[in-house]
Amino acid sequence: MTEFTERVIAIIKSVPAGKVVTYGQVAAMAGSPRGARQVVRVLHALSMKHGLPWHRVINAKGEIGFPDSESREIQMMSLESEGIEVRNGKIDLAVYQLQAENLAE
DNA sequence: AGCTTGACTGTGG
DNA sequence: ACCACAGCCAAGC
Repeated sequence: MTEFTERVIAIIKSVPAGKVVTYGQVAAMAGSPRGARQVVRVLHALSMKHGLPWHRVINAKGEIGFPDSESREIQMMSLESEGIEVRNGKIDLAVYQLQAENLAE
């Protein structure tokens, strides 16, 4: 378990309902501005084990970046239930993206 | 130790 | 807005 991974877990857990973060954003806060892919790995590998709110983590385009139709529907539904407006699978980052200053460092 | 892969990102056409 | 290309980093073989 790398320090990066632990940081990612802590950050994801600190994301409040009604807000989302991008992979790159989490990576940057975890100490690796270019480590978005590692965030991805941590997410799908440890989300269940740690009970992380993976549905609040999306890509820089404001979309659910994955092809699995079933899971993405679940994610979209979870987001909407938290008050996040999802239109055509896309989220308004300008409104719903969590600001770094509000997260643990 | 080397190569491949991926729920990514930014830049450019 | 969409597609192609190139960087990046850790895990899996």
